[in-house]
Amino acid sequence: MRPQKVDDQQLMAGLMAVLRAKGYDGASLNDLAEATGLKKASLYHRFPGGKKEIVEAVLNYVLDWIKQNISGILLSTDGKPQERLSKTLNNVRALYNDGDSICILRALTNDTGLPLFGLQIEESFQVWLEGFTQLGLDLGFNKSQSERMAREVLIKVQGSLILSKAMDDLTPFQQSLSDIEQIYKH
Amino acid sequence: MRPQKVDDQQLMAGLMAVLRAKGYDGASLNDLAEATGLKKASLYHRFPGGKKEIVEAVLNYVLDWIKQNISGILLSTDGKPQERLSKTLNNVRALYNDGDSICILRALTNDTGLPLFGLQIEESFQVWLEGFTQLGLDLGFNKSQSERMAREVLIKVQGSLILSKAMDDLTPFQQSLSDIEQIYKH
DNA sequence: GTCTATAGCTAGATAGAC
DNA sequence: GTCTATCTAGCTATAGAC
Repeated sequence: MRPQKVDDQQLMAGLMAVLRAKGYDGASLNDLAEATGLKKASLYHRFPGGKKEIVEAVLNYVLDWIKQNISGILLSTDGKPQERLSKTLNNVRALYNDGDSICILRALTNDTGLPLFGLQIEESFQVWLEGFTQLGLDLGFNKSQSERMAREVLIKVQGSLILSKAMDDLTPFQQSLSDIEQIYKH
Repeated sequence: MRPQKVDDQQLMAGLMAVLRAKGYDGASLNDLAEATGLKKASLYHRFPGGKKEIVEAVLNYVLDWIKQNISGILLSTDGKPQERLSKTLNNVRALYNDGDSICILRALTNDTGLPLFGLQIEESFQVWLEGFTQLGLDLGFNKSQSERMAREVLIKVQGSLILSKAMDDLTPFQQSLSDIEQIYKH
């Protein structure tokens, strides 16, 4: 076989960048091809199911990333809980480019994306919530408090990303991440 | 002239429903025509600038709605501040169908919508913020506290809408609106 | 595995009858 | 003011050469 022109890692990065910036309907296969350096027909070779399969693959990649860089850290027992939180929040900052990038889960959470990818989106949010719920428990909060705080984290992250984008000002996002760190201090 | 088949109010309602559900790229002129009961060519008669002008008109309508039902109430001096807050939050619940509807400002806050409508989106958010900032001042909080609380309101609303949609569970939104009421209690 | 070329379709937008 | 009919461009997807 011919060698792959771009490896899976590069491919996913390019596809995700376009999808989270433009959404499902706004991202054309030409956009996706251009961002990855492949031609349309080559994308169909890698993803025979077309755009739908591309998004499914990217969402699997996102879920894996969350498991590795969010919930995986928070569910581990390395170091102190506060250190796990700091590490996780730094990964969140990197994921969203300090508040400048749109969340791909958000970009797909509309009436065109949800019927196609709702289950995958829900799973990613669920895994994220489970990580932060465990953090609350590790810090001595009870179950219902911990679950509530985990929801609050997601709400702050998603809400501040929208506000930062709309106002063209990264401080809401950055402030919100600081606030999250405070929430978990007794 | 011929009579209008649908009045401006109905027209805006139909257009907004499609746009916030599907976003700018996802909403086709056929979708918009079907939702309003007009044909494509008739939409072009009302909005010669096409889809872009349609969205601009809808965003003007949204801004007016926010001025009337959010900031207008919070900037008034009718009744007690807490009553103004309750009334405003009920309007917010109605706007988003208790958490089931997507925010059109959010739906347009991506790399296809922002270059076209960024200024209008920012203005709507700004007006919303000014209303809640005044509420904080009326309740005795200082300026920087009031501004921070106003941002927190928008973050909670936008973030909980996303979480509610993604998890198919309206409680995050409803809980967040209750939380907002608590924030403003001394 | 990647590419060029193209099929088939739907998009946004326009012309012109009524 | 609304409609049917139509244009062109761009879309998703496929065929087949290398």
